[in-house]
Amino acid sequence: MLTPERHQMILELLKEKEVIRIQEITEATGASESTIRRDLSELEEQKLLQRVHGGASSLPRKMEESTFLERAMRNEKEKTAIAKYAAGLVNEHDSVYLDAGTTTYLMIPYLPQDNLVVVTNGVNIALELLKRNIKTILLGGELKARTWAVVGRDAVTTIGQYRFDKCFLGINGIDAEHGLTTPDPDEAHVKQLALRYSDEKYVLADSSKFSRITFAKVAELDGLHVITDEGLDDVQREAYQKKTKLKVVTV
Amino acid sequence: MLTPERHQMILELLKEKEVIRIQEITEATGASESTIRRDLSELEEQKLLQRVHGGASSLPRKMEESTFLERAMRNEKEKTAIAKYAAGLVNEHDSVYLDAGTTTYLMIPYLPQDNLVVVTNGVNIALELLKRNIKTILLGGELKARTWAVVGRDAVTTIGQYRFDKCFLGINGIDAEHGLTTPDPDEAHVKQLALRYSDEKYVLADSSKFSRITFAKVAELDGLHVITDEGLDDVQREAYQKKTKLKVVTV
DNA sequence: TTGATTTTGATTGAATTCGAAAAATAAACT
DNA sequence: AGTTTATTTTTCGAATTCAATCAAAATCAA
Repeated sequence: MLTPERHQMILELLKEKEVIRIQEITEATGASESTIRRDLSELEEQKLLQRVHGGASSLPRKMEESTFLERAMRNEKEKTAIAKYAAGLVNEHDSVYLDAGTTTYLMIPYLPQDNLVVVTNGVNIALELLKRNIKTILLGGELKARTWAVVGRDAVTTIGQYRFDKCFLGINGIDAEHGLTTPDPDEAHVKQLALRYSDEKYVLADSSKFSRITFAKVAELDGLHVITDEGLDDVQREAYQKKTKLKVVTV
Repeated sequence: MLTPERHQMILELLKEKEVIRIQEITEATGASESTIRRDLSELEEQKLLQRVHGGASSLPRKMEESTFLERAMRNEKEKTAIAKYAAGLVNEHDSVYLDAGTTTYLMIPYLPQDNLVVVTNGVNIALELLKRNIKTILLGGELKARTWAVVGRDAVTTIGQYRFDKCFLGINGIDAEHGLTTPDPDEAHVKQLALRYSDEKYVLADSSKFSRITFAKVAELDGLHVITDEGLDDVQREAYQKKTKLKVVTV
């Protein structure tokens, strides 16, 4: 294993764990303790991490991505598993709607690259798609500071111009009785239209979202594919399976 | 196998692997270790890769801002001066259109914060406005990779929903006879509409843009305010002053 | 063809990286 | 405080990798 590979791996580990001890790195890389210590010194020199007694910790990140990636961190393992599965459902020549949100954001690395058109209302999602050279159409409208989502009259008008093979929605609350709910009525409206104009409708919801109800109703559960992780108990699982096509992915 | 073939092959391998060891290259090319070392030295010289102990690694390309800030760097002093002056023209309670582009991007820090609505087709501009908590409306449409600008049918539809007190356009070419021109016809179309729907029309063009003509025509010069720097000679200055309201800012 | 130039592959001593052990330092405990 | 344990730094030899050199092969110019 070459030095830059090790460095990369160490930084990857730090992204997930915030702090890491030397032993974990030696096990992951197969290199000796001495080598890892040297690596850590170099990386600290380059200001890419902070050494601490027993290992290293990641530097306090600056404003930039924090709003986004921080939220993505909650249940990241589960969300990544869900996102990976969802992205696997996308084929070449599909036209796809990707809702603004963290779980849908995580789908991007796993999407097929060619002959794909993606429509989205998430600005960060659009930029990430662009990096992968995927044809991207962004909805118009007012930009929400908290979510970097485009909503409002223009978004509604623009989305009406398209029809989708598949849409993928993140959601704040999913409940057997009250269906899908989200805190912002404007965002709810856009989600509704995405569902209406889409052939196959997928909802990505890690298990923490279940039996939660928020302000604005998006849709009933009928006819939806819901992708979630293993955190649901059997009773819940059965209840939702009656209403939707539930897919449980393993982390 | 000829030298350029080998070089090409090495770069191809690096695209896929991020890092590569010498042995892998010798196996793939059939050339000797010495030859590969010479190749790597040359390629490093040309800044096409980074040598590391045991092999080579691809250069850390900084996707993020590079496209933008790099271009912003050209004539940065002049552009900033122009942007600062232009931003001073914006009052509270205005509704403003900010065209995608580097000079308009530089206006953002100097805009008034309150009771302002900004419409833009530049994704990076929208994000920057958001950081300043300025109410932002983003046009919809297809996203251009090079400029991070939204263009196309949806952009045209969306912009038609608004009327502006002032619009600020960046431009690639400005010429006394051929007017404003820009390389991309789609972007030209959006600029045309911004001008049509705007009361006061401002064009931001540092002096390098003068007497330059590119592919797609945007508009004639009549009725435009042009803001530029001191780099214009007296003859040019007089010529343009006949056609437009020319404002020269000092750096 | 001949001689000059360039490219290539092998060899060698120097430099580097790595792992392990020893010495030094810091934390934890009695 | 004094002892023990854990962690870090330093040191050193072995293994690998590197740069330089040189001769053979291929290419080029007349």
